[in-house]
Amino acid sequence: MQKVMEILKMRGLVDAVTDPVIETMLNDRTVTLYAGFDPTSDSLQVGNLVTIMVLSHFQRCGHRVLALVGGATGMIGDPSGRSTERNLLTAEQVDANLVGIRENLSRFLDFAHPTVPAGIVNNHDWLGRFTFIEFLRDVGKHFRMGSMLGKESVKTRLAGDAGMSYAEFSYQLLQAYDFLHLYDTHGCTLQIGGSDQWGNITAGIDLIRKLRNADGYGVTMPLICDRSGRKFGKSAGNAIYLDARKTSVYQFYQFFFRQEDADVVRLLWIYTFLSPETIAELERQVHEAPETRAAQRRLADEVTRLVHGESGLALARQASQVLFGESMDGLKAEDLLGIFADVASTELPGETVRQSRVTDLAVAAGVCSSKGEARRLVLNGGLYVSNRRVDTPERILADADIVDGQLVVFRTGKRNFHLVKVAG
RNA sequence: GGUGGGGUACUCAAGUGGCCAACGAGGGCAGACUGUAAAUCUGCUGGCAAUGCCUACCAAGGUUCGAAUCCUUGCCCCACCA
Repeated sequence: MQKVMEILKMRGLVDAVTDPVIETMLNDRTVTLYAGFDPTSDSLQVGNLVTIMVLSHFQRCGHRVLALVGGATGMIGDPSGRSTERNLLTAEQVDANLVGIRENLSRFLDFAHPTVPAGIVNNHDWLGRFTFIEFLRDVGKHFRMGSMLGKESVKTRLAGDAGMSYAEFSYQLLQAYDFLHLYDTHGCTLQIGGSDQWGNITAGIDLIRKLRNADGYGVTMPLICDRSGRKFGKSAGNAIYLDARKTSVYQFYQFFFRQEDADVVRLLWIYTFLSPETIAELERQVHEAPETRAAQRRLADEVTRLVHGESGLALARQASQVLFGESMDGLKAEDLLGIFADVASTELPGETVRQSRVTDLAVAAGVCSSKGEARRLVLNGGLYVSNRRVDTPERILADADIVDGQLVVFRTGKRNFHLVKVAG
């Protein structure tokens, strides 16, 4: 049996463990473990990918992994790591999000594994059965105010001026019960999660000890931040999603490609299954020839392949080559469509496109959100048509700007492309 | 329920009758430099038929020539007390 904790520690994926005995336990026998995923969006993000990678390491090392989607807990909202209360999701939103998340997860975990197939469970299946009174009697009775108030997530919220609602305060009971339930039904004895989950995990361990007189364990992973301390893959609302419909494969590839030197090696450890030798070699290249971006390229390749498959990777690479290579003069609309298959595009009727003002067209295509914004963009020199800068807001779209009479290629900034397909 | 403090743009936060589409900071977008890096510097950051107009400072009314700013009512948040 491969030593999973050794691997995780080497890769910088362990933040803390509830009990050092976990390591030998995992080396000796198959353990069933779980990690939870919140249905706060209809797709997982690169932040969640860390958890998925860890689950995957566990499975590769012969352990049985369960992914829990929070159909019930998502209705309440986890206060951990949040300074303010989140807006409640409607039942419909949660349901819709669950569909997307299951879809994501199903592509990373091996559900057909011959000895340790992965599983997905939804805590609404068991938490949803309780009435309030039953829950208080059966679960709430076993929680002491002292330990609940002692949780970091509770303390910081009460100390701040945002406060905390009773619903959020109760969240830890729900997650604790999840662990107990999975212990009972699946023999699950280990929960993993981000470092902000420590309090929730220990709450579950305590509950199992009290009610079953048995031991549960927890392993937390570090929160992945970039060098400037921002949550990785979450630049103010623009999260990088695993679903190609939300973050195109090209954007996804570019996100990893653009990582800075100071972060890239750590990211290779975390987000790829590359061997220590390979990573060491890439690290050497970062020092000796940073301008080749070999490590970034490899990171982008590996993660894109993992998430979007070989065909997705091919597409992203091809698009990147063209966009950052030579000019696009001489390319046919057909070629462009192939290359940009994955880039955001909008279809507009011919009469809207031809002879229109470039700024107006940019708004119509959704490149800019208002005419004022389009104007500003042009004045700053940040809008391009066919990779040529638009120099005045009054510029009218010439027929020559429409490739083969059917395609307009917009670009904003250095690397954001948007296609307008001319219909009819 | 009582007392006190609050609700301003993406966030924090100034402004307390006209000079306010609203200081400042962060974030974001764009430009220069560069290696599709970092750091740094610069511009922009409510909408529009654009030297003007419209919509906006929790909501609805009111006072005023004029309100984010004053008054009334309502809603919401926080703290302490009961």
